[in-house]
Amino acid sequence: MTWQGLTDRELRAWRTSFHMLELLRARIEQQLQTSSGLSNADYTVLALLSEAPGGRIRVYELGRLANWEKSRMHHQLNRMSKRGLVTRERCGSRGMYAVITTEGRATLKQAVPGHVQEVRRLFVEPLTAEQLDQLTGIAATILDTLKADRPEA
Amino acid sequence: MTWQGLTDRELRAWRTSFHMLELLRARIEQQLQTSSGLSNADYTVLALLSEAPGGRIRVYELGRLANWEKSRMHHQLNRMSKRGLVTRERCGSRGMYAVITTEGRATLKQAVPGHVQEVRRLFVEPLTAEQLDQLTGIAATILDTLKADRPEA
DNA sequence: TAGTGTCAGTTGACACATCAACTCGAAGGC
DNA sequence: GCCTTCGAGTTGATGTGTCAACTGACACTA
Repeated sequence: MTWQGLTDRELRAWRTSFHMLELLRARIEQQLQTSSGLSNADYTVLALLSEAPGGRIRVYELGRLANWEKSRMHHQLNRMSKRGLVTRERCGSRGMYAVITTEGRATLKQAVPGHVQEVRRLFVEPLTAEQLDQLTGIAATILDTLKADRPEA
Repeated sequence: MTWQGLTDRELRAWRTSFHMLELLRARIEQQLQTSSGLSNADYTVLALLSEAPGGRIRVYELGRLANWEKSRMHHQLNRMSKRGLVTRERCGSRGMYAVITTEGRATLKQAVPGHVQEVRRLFVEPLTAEQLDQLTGIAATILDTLKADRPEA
């Protein structure tokens, strides 16, 4: 394998970061799943809806907020509505609302403390305050690059 | 939504970092997919096999190297062997080798430059050398925490 | 030698993500 | 009025990831 174009240091930075993300994501997801039966995707949708007035958001707006493709959101809402976590409501002639149900709110409420605790334990506490700020800066920089590179993202 | 247990700064660090890594991952994957028809998973397997003597690695060892569950590796190798990128060979009575094919090598060789270029463009170049080192340290710290928390990972 | 445990590998079910193609109503121009 | 375009939403196909249950060979031992 030749790695022209990346120094060892750069390659290591990439592989370590990528691997860390994979593991961290899996671990957070696992905790959510076993403690509440929610996936990361479920949690994201419920959190966004619960913060919105009336617990309802237009589906395309929800997709924009979560940065998801519309069909991803559609499939996700399908699965969640089968489980009673959300419902859909017509909005005018062509629009749809996604609405969090009572059961959705209850499930989220039950899931939040453990989730926050896990994020704190695995992500926040191992790092110094300085590292956390550095990381925020780094993430923001790369996000800017990504959005500049393909503005619609 | 109440976020007991996380300060605004910590929450922002978490959300920004998570979002950045998700987007970056998707973008790298997209580039690989459109330029070579490979997924990140395909690429990982091909890269590992191509670096091994004889282009072959025991399946369980491959899983260990990539940090994957055995069934994930199994399904992945199934899909890849259907496409002619790898084959399997018996190893003794109970073992299996995964072996990269000529076609797998060719596909990988063709994919590497664009992939490396994309990693450089989206991940390495936006950051200063100092930031890159900081990030490597941060990722390593979190990885250590994860592995200490559940040693088999 | 039967019983037990272990480990690599396999399988099937299900959830998640992405892509392309499609519907349908609205908006704008002619 | 008619046509085109567009955007929100829907659908199906395919690939990806996880879990639990199973197989089959080996090792250990009572």
